[in-house]
Amino acid sequence: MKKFNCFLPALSHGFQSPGKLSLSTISSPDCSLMPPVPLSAEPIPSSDTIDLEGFKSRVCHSISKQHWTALKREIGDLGYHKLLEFLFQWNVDEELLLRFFKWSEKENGSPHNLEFCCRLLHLLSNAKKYDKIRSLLHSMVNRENDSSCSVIFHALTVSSDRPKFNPVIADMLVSAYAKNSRIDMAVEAFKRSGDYGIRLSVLSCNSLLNELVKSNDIKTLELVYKETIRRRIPLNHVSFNTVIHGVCKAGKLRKAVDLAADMESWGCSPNVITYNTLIDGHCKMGKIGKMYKAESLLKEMVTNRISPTQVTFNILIDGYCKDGNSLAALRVFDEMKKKGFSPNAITYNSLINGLSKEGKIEEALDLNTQMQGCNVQPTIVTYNELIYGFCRVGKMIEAKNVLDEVIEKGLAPSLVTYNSLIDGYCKLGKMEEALELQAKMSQRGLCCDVSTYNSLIAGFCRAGNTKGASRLLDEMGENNIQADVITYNILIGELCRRGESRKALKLLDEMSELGVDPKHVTYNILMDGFCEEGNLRVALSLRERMERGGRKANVATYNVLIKGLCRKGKMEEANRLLNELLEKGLVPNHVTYDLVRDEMIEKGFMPDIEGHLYDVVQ
DNA sequence: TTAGGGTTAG
Repeated sequence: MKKFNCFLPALSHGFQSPGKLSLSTISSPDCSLMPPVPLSAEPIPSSDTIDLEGFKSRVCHSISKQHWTALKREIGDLGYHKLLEFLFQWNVDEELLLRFFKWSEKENGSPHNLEFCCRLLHLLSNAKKYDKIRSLLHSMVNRENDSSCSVIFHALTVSSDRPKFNPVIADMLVSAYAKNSRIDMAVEAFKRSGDYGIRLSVLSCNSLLNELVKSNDIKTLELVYKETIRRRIPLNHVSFNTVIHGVCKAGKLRKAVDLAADMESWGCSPNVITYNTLIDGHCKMGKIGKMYKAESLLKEMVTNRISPTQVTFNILIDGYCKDGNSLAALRVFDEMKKKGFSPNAITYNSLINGLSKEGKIEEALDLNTQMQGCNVQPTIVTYNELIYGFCRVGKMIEAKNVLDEVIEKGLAPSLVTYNSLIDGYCKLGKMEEALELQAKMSQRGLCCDVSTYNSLIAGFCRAGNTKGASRLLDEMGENNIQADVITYNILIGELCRRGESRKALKLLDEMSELGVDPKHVTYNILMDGFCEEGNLRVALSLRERMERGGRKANVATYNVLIKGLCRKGKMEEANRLLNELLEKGLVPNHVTYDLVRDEMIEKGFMPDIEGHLYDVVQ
């Protein structure tokens, strides 16, 4: 077993046995049973009249009956720490000890030292009181100044009377950290368990894997997964499905599919959750032809005799809606009903959202009526989507009426409810109404988030009200709300529009300093700003900077640069970029076509390209 | 212990 020679501050006191206490002590009549008792402590009697058995009995009785006032009288000046030492030495029942342990921590206002925690954990594990261990570890891992894992593992080792402590404690420690979202510590406990040769259960590994997925730490997820395989921990469906989910979230779809195939060799065939996860991964993270791939996964699961469920259909419906294809979503919706699955609130919400995004508010309202007719109650999400739908088409009165309906029905409007409405007003330049709603949401106890501020700042920028935008930026700072990439995109865009691209570039540097990751659009807006100013050199250098940061130029990047080059009359270079776009397998969009038509052809330049783009131009 | 729904920029 690996031993650690590190400094152990938490163990630097209190490891001495009661017999070695620095406080003046007297010996009890029977040293093996009785603790040493301080001479001066009241109400412990003096040595000649002492009744230690009586003291022990009164103390234990008070704890078991929870007579805390009486117990306090018994303890006197002895102190909780000393009494705890005696309780350990008296070999009292572990539940009694735990009860005093918890009460005295509360009374003291500070936790007991790590040695006591570990000794108690050993007692509880010997008695197989696993729920109690779980609860004790839960409070241990939620402490502000808790010890590092190496200190805890060392303490567990030295406080145990056996060569190896019960591995269940380490297993539950990993789980406790994971379930309390202390991911770094959970990973550390996972590693230490390996160092100590402790075989963890699949349950605690799954907790850890799941928390890593939730926190989007896919790199660590993959490391932990590989390690579980190396340690031959018998992973189950939940483990594989969780890892596949994480890998999908990171956009590594091919890897996710490979993992699903690898499951077989571990005795786990992909199940309905595996397929649903893969389909959802493709819907959310796939690129061109993603819905085709999602459908082919559906076919594959049916071929493998795994029946799709309501969730499978919901995933597909939402996928088509997010892809801007509500028609296909409605086709799946019909298919789902034909196969005997009842749509639920999630089904309807996905469809209502998809229709709203496409500006089809009337159809969205019809579906809302339909869902209520089918006894599916609309949720706050449904109402938020209807509000969003009305806002999309500028129908603010109707949107506001939905909010009133929500309140009338006794439902609680959410942050998203207000954010959607505020954004609706901002987009129409109705800043007073937007600010009024911001005040109303605060009155309801809802705090603005970064989205609220982004909508408002963008609104003020559109209205040319720099002061208003600046005031909100200050308010964000005062409320400790961190600007995100969208905030920066808005500000960079505004500076570029004002012809202040240099200042905008400084914001890009600020983002890097603050750890806010710029996206494609951030660079594209900036490049556009420099192109508009005729500074192609900086625009092209930004493309290089973007690619160095791991983001390859997308169609929008090419469009911005081609436009800039055309404006400068650099038609040969523009044409070269156009060809490069096609060579890279990128699909030109309507902006590209417009550019070709308006900028290139009008300037008497016939693009020298092959394929469909040329055909379209013709 | 694993899978599905809502707002902000362009």
